[in-house]
Amino acid sequence: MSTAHGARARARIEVTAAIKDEARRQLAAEGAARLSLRAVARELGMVSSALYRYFPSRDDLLTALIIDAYDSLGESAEAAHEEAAGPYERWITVCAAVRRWALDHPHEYALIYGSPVPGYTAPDATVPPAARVGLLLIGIARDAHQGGGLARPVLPADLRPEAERMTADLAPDLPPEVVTALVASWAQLYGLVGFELFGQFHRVVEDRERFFRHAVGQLARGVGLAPESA
Amino acid sequence: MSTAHGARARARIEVTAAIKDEARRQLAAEGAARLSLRAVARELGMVSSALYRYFPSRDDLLTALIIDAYDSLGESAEAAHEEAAGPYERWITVCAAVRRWALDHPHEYALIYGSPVPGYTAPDATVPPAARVGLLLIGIARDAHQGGGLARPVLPADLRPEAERMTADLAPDLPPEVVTALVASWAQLYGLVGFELFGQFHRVVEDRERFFRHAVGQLARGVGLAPESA
DNA sequence: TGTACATCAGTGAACGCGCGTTCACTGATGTAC
DNA sequence: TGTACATCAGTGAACGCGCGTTCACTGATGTAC
Repeated sequence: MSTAHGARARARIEVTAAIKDEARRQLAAEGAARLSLRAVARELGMVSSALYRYFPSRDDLLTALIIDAYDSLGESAEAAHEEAAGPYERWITVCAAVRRWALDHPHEYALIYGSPVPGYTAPDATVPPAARVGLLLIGIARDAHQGGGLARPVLPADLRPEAERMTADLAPDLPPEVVTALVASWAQLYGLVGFELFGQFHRVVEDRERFFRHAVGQLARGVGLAPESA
Repeated sequence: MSTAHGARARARIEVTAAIKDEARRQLAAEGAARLSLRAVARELGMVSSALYRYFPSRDDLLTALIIDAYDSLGESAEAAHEEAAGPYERWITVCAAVRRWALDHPHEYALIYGSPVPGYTAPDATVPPAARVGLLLIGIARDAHQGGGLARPVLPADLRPEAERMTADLAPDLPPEVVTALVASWAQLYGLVGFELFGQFHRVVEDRERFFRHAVGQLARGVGLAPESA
C-alpha cells in the first residue's frame, strides 16, 4: 500500500492530473474521436507505454474525462444556484450556467451529451456525476413547492402511472405533474443548448442569450414556477 | 457528356447507390467516426481506389450521407403530416415521426443532430434538406393561424427585435410570438429525441412513447396550438 | 455498317501515416529490519 | 542509522493493424465519321 505522503504518491497524483489536462486539451482541439494516447504521451514528453501505469486503456482515460466533465458542469451549475435568490431566478441562472459551460467547453459537452463514442460504453461510475444538474433542478422545484409557490401542471390520465413511477424514483415529495414536467424540461434544456452549440441555430437565431433566457423561462412556467414565486 | 440512357450512365447510378447503401450499413453498425472508404470498398468487392471514381474524398461521401439522412427524415415527417387532420394532431404526428425515424436510424440521427464530425464542415448543400422538418412545423402553425385557431404566446419586450428579425426570415405571415415559440419548440423536440436516443433516459423514463407524446403536446400548446383547433 | 478514337470504371502497388497495446528492461524511490 | 530487498515509474522496441490518397495501367464501353 502506498502512503498518501510519499513523494511517489504525490508524483502519481500530479502525473495523473497532467495526463488528464493534456487529454482535455486535445479533446478541446480535436474532439473525442481523435483523442489518442500516443499524442497525449508525446505532448507530455513520455513514451506512450508509460501511460499504462496510470490508465489501463484508452477507454479508462475517456471515462475519467467524462466524469470530470460532468463534475465540472455540475459545479458550475451549483455555484450559479447559490448566486440567485428565489426559485424562478435560480432556475434561469442554473440553465444559463449550463449553457455558459457548454459554450466554454464544447468538446467536453459533446463528450457527455453528444453522440455516444463508438465502441465505448460508460460504466456506472459516471451515473452520479451525470445526475447533478438534474438534482439541482429538482431541488429548485422542491423549494418552490415547500414555499407554496408552485402551480400544478396538467397531466393526461394515460401518463399518470408512469408519472407516479418517476416520482417515486426521483422526488416522492413532489406532485407527479411537476416531476413529469421537470424531466421533460431537463431534456428540452439540452435541446436548446445542443442546437446552439452544434450549429443548428446558424442563420436562424442571432440574439442567442436573450432567446435562451426566454425559452428556459417558459420551461420554468411549464414546471409550475412563476417569476414572482418566493 | 454522358447520355442518361447509356449502360455506363445506368451503371454509374447503380454503383453510386450501392456505395451509399454499404456506407449507410457501416454507419449503422459503427457510427460516422468509423466509416472507412477502404471498408466500404472491401465489402463491395472493389479496390479502395475505385471509389474515387464516385466520390472525390471521404468527406464527399459523408456529405452525401448527411443529405440523404436529412431527406429521409424529412420524407418521413412529411408523410406523417399527410396522415393527420387538424394542426394539433399534425404537430403530434410529425413529432412522433421524427422520434420514430431517430429510433430506427440512430447513427444517421447522430450524424445530423449529434456532435459534429471532427475535421468536417458541412457544405451549403446540406442546408435545404436540413430545413424540411422545421418548415413543416411552421406550416402547421400557419394553417392554424389562418384558421384562426392559434393563441398568441407571451413574448418579453427585450426579445421583440430578435423575434421580428426571425419572423421576417422564416414566416413573415405569422406573429413574432408564434415564430419565437416555434424555434424554441423545434430545438426542444430534438432535446427530447436526443435524450432518449443517447441513453439519458435510461432508468429515468420508461414509458417513453407516452411521455414523448405528452411532452410534444405541451410544446404545441407553447406555440399556441390547442387540441380542439381546426 | 464498320472502323478509329476517346472516355472512363476499375486494378494493383505503393506512400506515408498514426494507432493501442505488450513486454522485457533499467534505475530510482520506498520499506522492513 | 545502514543495509537488503521490494515496489513501481518510465524506456524502447516491436507487433499487427487500418487508414486516405495517388498514380500509371488495362480493357471494356461509347461516340463520330
